[in-house]
Order: sequence, then structure tokens, then C-alpha cells
Amino acid sequence: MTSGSFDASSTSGYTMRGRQAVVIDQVGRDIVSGAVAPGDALPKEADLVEQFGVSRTSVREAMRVLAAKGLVDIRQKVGTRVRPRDQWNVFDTDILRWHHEEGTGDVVMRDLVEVRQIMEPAAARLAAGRATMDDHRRMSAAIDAMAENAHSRDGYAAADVEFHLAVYAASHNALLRQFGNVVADFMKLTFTVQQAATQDDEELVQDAETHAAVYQAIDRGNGEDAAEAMLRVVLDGKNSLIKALGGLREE
Amino acid sequence: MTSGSFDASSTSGYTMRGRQAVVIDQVGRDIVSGAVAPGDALPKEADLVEQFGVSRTSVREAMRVLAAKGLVDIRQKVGTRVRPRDQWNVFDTDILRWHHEEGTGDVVMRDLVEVRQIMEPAAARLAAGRATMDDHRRMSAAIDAMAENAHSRDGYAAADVEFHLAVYAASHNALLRQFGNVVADFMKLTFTVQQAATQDDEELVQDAETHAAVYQAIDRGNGEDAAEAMLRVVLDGKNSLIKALGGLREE
DNA sequence: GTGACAACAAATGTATGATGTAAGGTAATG
DNA sequence: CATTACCTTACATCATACATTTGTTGTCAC
Repeated sequence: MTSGSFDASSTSGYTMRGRQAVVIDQVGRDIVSGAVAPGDALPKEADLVEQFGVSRTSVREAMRVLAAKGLVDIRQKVGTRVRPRDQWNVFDTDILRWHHEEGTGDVVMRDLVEVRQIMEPAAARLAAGRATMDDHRRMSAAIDAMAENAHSRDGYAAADVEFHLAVYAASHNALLRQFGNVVADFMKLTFTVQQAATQDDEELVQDAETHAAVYQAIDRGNGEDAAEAMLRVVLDGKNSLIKALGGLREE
Repeated sequence: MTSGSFDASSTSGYTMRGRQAVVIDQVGRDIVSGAVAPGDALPKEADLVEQFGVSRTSVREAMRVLAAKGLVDIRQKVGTRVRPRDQWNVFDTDILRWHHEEGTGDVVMRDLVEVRQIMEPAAARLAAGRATMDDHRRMSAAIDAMAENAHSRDGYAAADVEFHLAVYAASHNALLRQFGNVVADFMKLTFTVQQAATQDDEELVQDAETHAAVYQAIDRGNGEDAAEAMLRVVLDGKNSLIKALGGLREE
């Protein structure tokens, strides 16, 4: 509310508090970064206890969290092993963040942008047919906030995220809404990167108008226009990101 | 390997074993079914210990797993509270299964089918451009298995799931592949329902041919045809499901 | 030599008691 | 009436003991 620094673990479920958090975070990173490869076994409980200087309780509960995220498989006698990558719950915010922070994020980011190109136009199309009064208010307010904050990077970013969340919510589809949370976390993570390469206020004004076109189409109830406009928004974001990073990968 | 009964918790990460499993499963169901509403507090540790007849260790580790799935928020003094629905990790296999088994599955099923209509054609389109030799072999083998098993319900179902997984994998997008796992689990859950209302071998043969059309388009490298053919497959499946259930909800 | 079976050992699973810590409530106090 | 100090509560962590599962190994019979 107050600041421009986002809370990345908003949808994480496991709010990173206390001693376990250190274990979860560190081991999670090691797995995501590939320091321990799928199929490999993690150090046994006793070793982790020594390594992190925490009790067995904490280590065990940390492992449970990683298991619930699909990262590891815990079995008696065998130990804790890293599961194959395609079993990981990639839609998990923590995993996404670890990818981002461990530098392995580029590949995942490419995939996520690709899925956004698929999902967001579809969400906009559904929103055009299903948005309630509350949905309209929320989207409209976000659009207004974007226009008003063309001068403030942080304010604009927050409004941008809010608009996309509002559209996903207006699709009235639980899975799309959940994916919206993932996208929102992703946007928060990449804004700092993007802002470095971003530009003058003029471009933000232009961007705000592109977004507004999406809302106007939804407001008219025109699903096709909404989808098309949203695709443009996503592609703009993708290009801006590519420019900022110096080229994810060309299609 | 041996039977036709699927292992629903294949991608769950947390393999349901031991005493905690009972706690996770029961409390998870209570939350998903709405017996305890979002915002409500769960019984405190000591009460759960008494209620389930297990130790604090097991109760705590169980709560950790639910927290990692985004279902609850654990805080000192406050207790363990159920989070808002839109924070749940809907892409989690266990949550999906609980929805299905608690009768609240219909809404989620509608949403999932809707997302399949969006994702699977897109996955097929990407697969047409990216499939490797191994991908082709895998898809081809699944198509063959479907044709050969038009007489055997279980065999057909397994081949069907395998084909969809193969297409998602061939998209070479980590998120799509992960979503494929969710879809696969969903298919396994609904097959039993669907089989009750399903029909003669003739329809299976027809269905197999519709699937084959998808693969042929991918094989030709024709993304548009592949997407179109896949959409037909998904819609067929949706209609078959609606017929079996007596009408999810009309569009 | 080979296969089946039994004993062992290694790692996690469960239980219990003690103590630390954060957060909400409440009463004393200015 | 607002503020602060304290106190209670419920989770957090630690330490230890014992149970359970399962891979390995070794023995015995054939």
C-alpha cells in the first residue's frame, strides 16, 4: 500500500518466516539453479541439521514444503531426492522467484510470456462476456490510475498489475484467475529490470492507451476486439522486456 | 504398471503416506468443500492432535503441506486460517482431486475444460513447429495404442492420456507441460464417470481418428490445422463429459 | 552356483516434553 | 481517553527416544 517495493511472496502460501524459511529458500534455490540435479539425493536430515544449524524439526518441515511444491520426493531409507523438472509445480510463486533470482529465469520467462500470449487474450475475451459491475469498476479504476501515474514509475507499475489482475478476475474462471496471480508476481519481478531500459513518459502514455483499448472493448462487450487488443498489450510488454534484457530469444 | 486403476497422486509431490496423510487429506477436504470457510481459523494444534490421535509433529508437518499449497496461512498466536479461494494453488493435483471427490468439482471442471480449449490447441500449434524425433515417436506410439485399444476401455484411456501428455511435452514449454500434468490427472479422474455413459467401440474408433488428425497435422508441421484439430478433440471430450454428467452448464 | 528368505542397518517417521517468541488482549496509568 | 506495560495464548524451535520402512547383505537350502 505504502511503498513501491512489492511483496513477492503474496501468493506463495508459505509466508517466509523464521528459521525454516532459510532452509526452504536455500535448498529451493539449489534445486532450481541445478546445483543439485533431478534424480540426485539431498544431504540427509542429520547433515542438513548440521549445515544450517537448525533442529531436525525445522529441516523436516522445510523438506515437507519443498515436497508439496513438487520439487523433491521424500522416502524412508532412500532419502530426499530431487524430482524431474516436469514434475515441479512451475505455477508456484516461490519457484518462479528462485528461477528469476538464480539466473535460470530467462527460459522460464520465455515460456511464461508465451503462455501469456495464449491466456490473456482469452481471458479478455471471456471478461467481455462475463464482467460484473464490480469487475468493470475495478478495471476502470486501474485504467484511470495508469493514466494518472504516467509520471510515476512505481504508481504506474502497480496500476498495470492491478489491471491485468482485474481482467483475469473478470474472466470468472478460477484457473485463469490463479494464473493471473502468477503473471502478477512475474510482472512485479520484472518491473525493476524493465524500468532500467524504460524510456520516457511518452511511452508510458502510449502504453496506457493500449491498455485502455482493451478495457473499452470489454466495456462494449466485444470479445474479439478485447482479445486482439490484449494480445497487442502482451506483445508490447514482451518486446519491451526483450529490449531490456537484450534479447530473450527470437521467435 | 499392472492395473487399470490410476495413481491420482502421481504429480502431487507429496506422496500420501503415513499418518500425516490422513490429516492432510481430511483437513484439505474440509477446506475445499467449504466446511471451513476462507477466513475461518482451523482448530489449534492441540485440538487437531486430539481429534486425529496423532502427535504434534504430524499435525504441524501436515499444516505445512497445506500452507505450501496456498490453502492456509499459519501465524503465531493467530492460529491457522483458511486463505481466500483465489490464493489457492488450483493447479495442484491434490486440490483438484479434493474438489472432484467433495462434489464441488463441477465448477472447477467447467473452468478446467474452458482452459483446455484455450491451451491445448495452442500446445498443438507449438508442437507442430517444435516436436523432436522423440516427441514424434511418443505421439505416434500413443495414437497407435489408441487405435489398437478401441476395445479395451482401460487401455484406450491410458493411451488417450499419454497422447495429450506427449503433445504438451512436444510444445517444449515448461508451463504448458506442467498444465498437461494437471489435465492428465483430470482425465484420469473423469474417465470413470465418462465410461459409465460411454458408448460402443464405434465411438472410440471415431474418437481415435479425431486424435489421429491432430498428430497428422503436427507431423506435416501445420500448426493451424493441428490447433483446429485439437480444438475439435477437446470439444468432443467436453460434450462427452456433459452427456455423462447431464450437463455441466451450457455456453 | 543360484534363488529364496531372513537378519541387519540406514534413513526417515512419529511421539513427547521443554522452552522460545510473536501477537493480541487487557488493565494500569498518565 | 490514549498510551503503555504486562500477560496470556498459540505457534516455533529444540532435543531425545523410539518406531517403521526398505535397501542391502548374508546365509541356507536346493
